[in-house]
Formats: sequence, C-alpha cells, structure tokens
Amino acid sequence: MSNSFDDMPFFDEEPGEMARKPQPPAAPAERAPVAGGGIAARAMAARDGGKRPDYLAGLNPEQTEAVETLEGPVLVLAGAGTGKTRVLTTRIAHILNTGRAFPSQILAVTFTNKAAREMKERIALLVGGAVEGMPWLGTFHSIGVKLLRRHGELVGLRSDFTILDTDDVVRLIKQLIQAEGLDDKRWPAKQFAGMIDTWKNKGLGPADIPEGDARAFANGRGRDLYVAYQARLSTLNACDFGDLLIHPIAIFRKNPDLLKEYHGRFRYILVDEYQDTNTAQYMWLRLLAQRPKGELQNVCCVGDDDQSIYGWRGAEVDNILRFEKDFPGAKVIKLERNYRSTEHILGAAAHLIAHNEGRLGKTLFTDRSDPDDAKVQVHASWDSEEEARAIGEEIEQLQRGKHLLNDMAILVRASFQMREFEDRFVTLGLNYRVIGGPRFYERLEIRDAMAYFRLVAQASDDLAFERIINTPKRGLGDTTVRALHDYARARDIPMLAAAADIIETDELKPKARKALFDVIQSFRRWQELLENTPHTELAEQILEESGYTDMWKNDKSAEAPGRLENLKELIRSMESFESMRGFLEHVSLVMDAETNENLDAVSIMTLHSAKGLEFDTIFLPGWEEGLFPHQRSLDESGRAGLEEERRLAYVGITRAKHRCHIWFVSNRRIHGLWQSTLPSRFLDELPVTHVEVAEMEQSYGGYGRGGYGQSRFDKAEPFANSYSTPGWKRAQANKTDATRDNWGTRSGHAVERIGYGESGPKGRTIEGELVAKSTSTEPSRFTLGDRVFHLKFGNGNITGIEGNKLTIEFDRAGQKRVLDGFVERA
DNA sequence: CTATGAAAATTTTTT
DNA sequence: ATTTTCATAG
Repeated sequence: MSNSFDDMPFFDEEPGEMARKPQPPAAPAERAPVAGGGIAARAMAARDGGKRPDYLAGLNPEQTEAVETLEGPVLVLAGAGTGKTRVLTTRIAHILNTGRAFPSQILAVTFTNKAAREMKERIALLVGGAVEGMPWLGTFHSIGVKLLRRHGELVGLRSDFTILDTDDVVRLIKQLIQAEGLDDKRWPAKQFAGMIDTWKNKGLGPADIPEGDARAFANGRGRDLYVAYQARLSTLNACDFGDLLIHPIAIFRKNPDLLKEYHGRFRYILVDEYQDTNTAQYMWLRLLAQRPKGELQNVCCVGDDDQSIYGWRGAEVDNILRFEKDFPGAKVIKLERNYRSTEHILGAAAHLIAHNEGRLGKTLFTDRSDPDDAKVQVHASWDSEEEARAIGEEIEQLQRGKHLLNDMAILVRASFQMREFEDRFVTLGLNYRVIGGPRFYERLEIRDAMAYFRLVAQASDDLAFERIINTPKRGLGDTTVRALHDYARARDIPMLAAAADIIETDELKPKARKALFDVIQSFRRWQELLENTPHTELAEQILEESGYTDMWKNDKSAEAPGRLENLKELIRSMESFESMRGFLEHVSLVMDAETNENLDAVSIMTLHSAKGLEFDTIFLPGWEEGLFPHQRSLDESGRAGLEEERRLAYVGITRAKHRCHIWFVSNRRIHGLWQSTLPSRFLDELPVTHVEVAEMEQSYGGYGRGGYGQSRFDKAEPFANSYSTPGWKRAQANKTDATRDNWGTRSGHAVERIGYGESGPKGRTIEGELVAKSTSTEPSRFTLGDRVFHLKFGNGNITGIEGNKLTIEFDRAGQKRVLDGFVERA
C-alpha cells in the first residue's frame, strides 16, 4: 500500500498569487513566485523606503521589542489589557511585511476559535487582506485536524475520519461498558469519558496511564476499557478531541523525517495564552519548536500566569514558568502598561491577585487617572432574583445615559446563573446575548440533522446511524438496532452496510425490513446527490424526505416551532461553506454560532469565556462562598483550586474598562432549595481605596473599612456577626418601612423582612449554620400541619417533613420545598 | 414499540 | 425546580 502523500506535492495549499520569495532562503517546496502587489512586494517597498512601517507606530518600547525580536525564542508576559493581541498580530504582520516568511510558513496557535478568528481579522487589517494564506493559524485542535487529514494514515486513520463530540463519545463508551457486561449505572460513561479526556490531555495512551487510574474504574478494568475505546474509534475511523492532540504527537515521534519537513516549514511559531497549554499541547509544541542544534528557534509564546484558569482541564502553568529552561537564551519581555482599565479597577484587581502565591509577579500600571472614575462597586442583594432585578435596573440606567448595551457584560461563575438574568431581561424587554451558553450545535434537532448529513457524507459513521435510524419513528426500535449492531460487528462492517445486507435475509420481521429498506434507499439516493447537488439544497431535501421536518411540524409541543426555526437557521449557516464536508468539519470543531453584531445587547457569559474580551461596564454577580470560589474547586484542588478561582476573579475584574460592579446575595437557590450564603472571601481581599459599597449610606460606612469580612470569618462564634454584611445592613436600614405584603415588588428591596436579625430568634437569622447541624439527627422543630411564614413565599401549612427539609403548601406560592431554617411559626 | 409517569440527577469552567 | 432517564403498562 502506498502512502498517497509521498508522491503528492507536499505543501499544496500555497496560493499561486503569492508574491516574491521570502528573503531568507525559501523552503524548497515553495512554488515559483508570481509578480504582483502582494505582501512581500509591499515589504520590499517598505524596506527600500527605509521608513518604519506605520503599524509599528504607537507601540510602547516593550511592545516594540516583542514585535521586532523575531529571531530566537521569546516569552512575552503580558498582563491583562497590555495589548497582547496587538503584539501578536503586529508581530505576524511584521514577519510578513519584512518578507521573512510566507503566510503559510507561520504557525500561530490560539486557544479558542474566537481568538483565531479575531486574530485573522486583525492581521487582515494590518497587511491588507491576504490572510487566506495563513492556513496554520488556529486552535491546537484545528491544526491537529489539518495534520491528521494529511498524515492520519500513519496512525491508522483514513483522511476522511470523523470527529466525535462529547455526546458521541459518551454514547460510545456506554455501549462499551455494557458490552463488557458492566453496570453502566455504577460506572457512568460520562465519568469515564472525562477520565479518558484527562489522560489524553496529559499525553497518556492506554499503556501509559498510572496503575491507580487504571484500577479506579470498572473494577480495575479501566485500562482495558481505554484500549477497547481506542480500538472502537479506529474501526469507526473516528477521533475524539484528545486524539487531535495525541495523534500528531505520535506521528511526529515515529516519523522524524516528517517532523523535519515541518521544521523546515514553520519558520515562525507563535502561541497565544501559553499559560493554558496542557501537557499534550506542550509536547506537541516542543516537537515542532525545538529544532536541531544550531538552528534558530523562532518561537514566541505569549501568556499571563495570573490568567491561568484552565487547570481543571489539564493546563499546566508550569509550562510558562519553564519556558526559559526549555528554550535557553529565551528573551523574556514583560508588558505591564495597561491600556484598558481605570486605576481603580486595576488597583482592585492587583490587590486581589496579590493574595496568590507562586506568581511570576507583574505590576500593572496606567497613567490614566481621572477623578471622575468610579471605584469598583460592591452591591448586596437579598436573593438571586433581586440581584438580577438590580443589575437590570443598573443597566437600564446606563442605557438612559446613552451607553450601549454592547459595551456591557455580565460575567457569571457557572452557567446556571445565567437563567435568572435571561428571565429578568425578557420581562424588561432588554436585549441580551448569551455567549457560550447552550450551544447552537448541541441542540437536539441540530444534532439530529447533523447526524443525517454525517451519515450521507460518511457511510461508516455508525454513531450517526444509531442516532437517526429511528428518528423520526420508523418502527426500528432497540431490537432491530441491536440486531443490526451485532450483525455489523460480527462482520466488521459499518451499520449502514449491515442494514443493506440484512434486508436481503429474513432475519428481521417484515415490518422492520420494509422500513429499513426505505431508509436505505433514501440514503443511497442522497449519497448520489452529494457530489452534484448544492449542499444546502441537498440538506433541505434530506430533512424533508426523511420526514424529519414533518416530525417537528406534527409535534405540538411549545418548542417545536423554535426547533424548526433552528433547522432553517442551520441550512442558512451552511451557505457560507463550499461543500457539505467543509461544513461538517467546521461544525465539529467550532461549536459556536456567530453572534449578530448589529444588535445592541448585553452580553451574558461565564468568566471563562470572557477571557480576552473587554467591556466598558462589567457586572460580576454571585460573589458568594461556595459559588465563587466554587466549592468543588476548593474540595478537589484545595489551595491550588482557590488560587485558580482567584485568578478567575482577577480575569473578571480586569475585563472592565470603566465600570465594574460586583454583587453578592444572601440567599441562592441551589438544587431547588433556598440556601443562605456568605459573601465571598474575595470581597475581603479588595482594597478599600479602590472599592466602595454601593447604596450604603454614610451611617453604615464603617463596614467598608477593609473589614466587612474579617469579623465574619475570624470570630469564634460565627452566628454573632453573620450579618455584618452590606445585605444585612441594608435590610436593617429598610426594616422600618417594610411590611409583609410589599416584599419583592418594589425596586429591589426584597430584603426587608429579615429585619430582626439580631433580636429575633436565632433559628431564622443564621439558616446556614442551622442547616448544617440539623441534617444530622436532630428532629425538626416543626410538625405536620404547622402554620408557618416564609420570607419569600408568605404563609403556608406544612404538609411534609424530611429531616430539615419541609414541604409546605403556601397560600400564594403553592407547594414548595424549603429548609426549615427559612420559616418561622406564623 | 410507544406512551406515561415516577425516580434520579443536575450545577464549573471548554476544544 | 427542572430536566433527563428509567420502568412499567398498554
């Protein structure tokens, strides 16, 4: 068997219009230059003129150094808002403009597709188009795909392999677990998928995983399962996300000659967000970047140890700390001049992050100092609903002040927090945009449609087959699918082929046989159309003829119209792709749909997806212990986890240019139960000089003196000062004008009723502590039928008691389950 | 094989 | 609390 790429022009995507040869000797495979007004020609002009190109103007000395130090390894430590992206893009523009390399000879790696897209756009602005010629700008994963499409055969993949997403992977693993005769409840497929992902992020194959890990799952059969999983992927001609990193590493290791060709290929390597590289990515990068002795290592990594927030995904901050060791003679450049935020915002962020140990230590500074700049504001609300309401009001106020919604963002710790804002904004009629929420391509109907497309484009995609063979219902249930599955596995053929075979036999009941026959006929027809029919047309035809659109048209549930709308949107989004295959590839890697920039809307997103962005006004809700810092982070990673959470807080604050509002609430609903919460310890770590407590009247000013938290945490008796917090103080301030009937209805002071925190019975004030205690053995202080009052729901009767959880039939709110600490006898 | 209702899980963050 | 998964009956 001959490897087809041996006799293929190796680097075939070189654009023919590319201008002159780059001055340092070009790679042998480059095509002959063609005259024209391309980048290199402009570069020649720039050089001949002897003038500094204007894209270098306006850079500060450090930035200039980072851009102009093109030879040898460079590490740029770029604090938040110091022009990191600008340095990267200008550096690339400079490389191109001085004719040092063709666009295709630059490897530029980013972390997200969004970052890659943005970088492409910005480079295009700098050099004037021609970024088409930068095929190697993308995420680690997308570049991994590119490599595998060329050289996948070296690890047993055909070039048309499919990329499985998390959902596919979990379903596949579930099958494997069941096939092993294991209980898939005791050993959840999802968990094992996570383990495999973790291993792959560390660059570990089945043979390399630690014994302990191998034993931890499925009665010690973890390793076997991993082997079986890889084998299954191989028969499916498929890859998971981790493989996109692992396979290229294996290929380069096993084929030094090939690696050498790529060394010649990539004259310049740039890596964004270096602090977030995991071990596999690091290995991958080292293979490409570490050249044989004597050769220059033109690698430039940009990062910020204070913004490392992906430790949970296997990112190793150590990579950035180790850079100088890995690349001796590396030049380290620190960017510390911040161009984004006011000094208050910067001051608050800096003071907070200073609580972390083990930093490289940068000090951001700005010389902007405007007495009008607002300090970072800390707000308190009674519960998360009021929080949403209050933030909504703040936003509307800004809007009245002619601020664009596009310049505001709400950054949450966990995505479940988004919902309340959405609800609120819908009622307000306030435009919002959720970024990175439930992804478009992850929706049921989209995934179904995609499965059809995948199966047409790739007949061996068994996962797609199983997904849609009985959607819409065709009378092909579990029994039939199981039979097909066994048949296919026994003969080692794809299920679609097995289906074609099996209808020739009498193994199936006539009914199923007929149904299957029809489906196969349809797929045969679509497959024939694949090459010659415009792909959007084909897509519509598939959804129509398969009965999939009809299925939703006949569905009278509330979401059906939306789903049909999404399907239309899907077809529309296919238009910008050349072919069905191109589209499928895009979707498997880029799970996010483009946002509509024309709409003025508030952005709602997680702190993680906010990295790299900036907004005029930032809202940071949910600064409470347990949520932020997240309990799980603390439990699983202890101090390291806390520090990562703190970095997350740092990232959040530094997204703000002018205004930063931090919120915390006293009560939050978790798993459907209202729990009382304590303000985040991060609030105590903010400096008094740059932070003020919003809406706190002078009379309560004392609390802001660097210590609204200290008492809370340091007192031996936590009850005493549980409410020496703004929320509580505000509650006090409001208690006089509060009545039972107006709670929740007015401008956000739903707090009133907690008024008698100090004098009232302890049982109510410190719910949190009581909950913790009474979960053990103490009998409830209530009995069935008791008449009780709840701050939020009003009066009601107890209809059920389970430990400290009460089921109460409220007069107004209906039946709810609440913790007994939240109610009092009426 | 499907429809119904009950039980269980969900909630960290992403390519 | 809501959503998803599972079990049972039709």
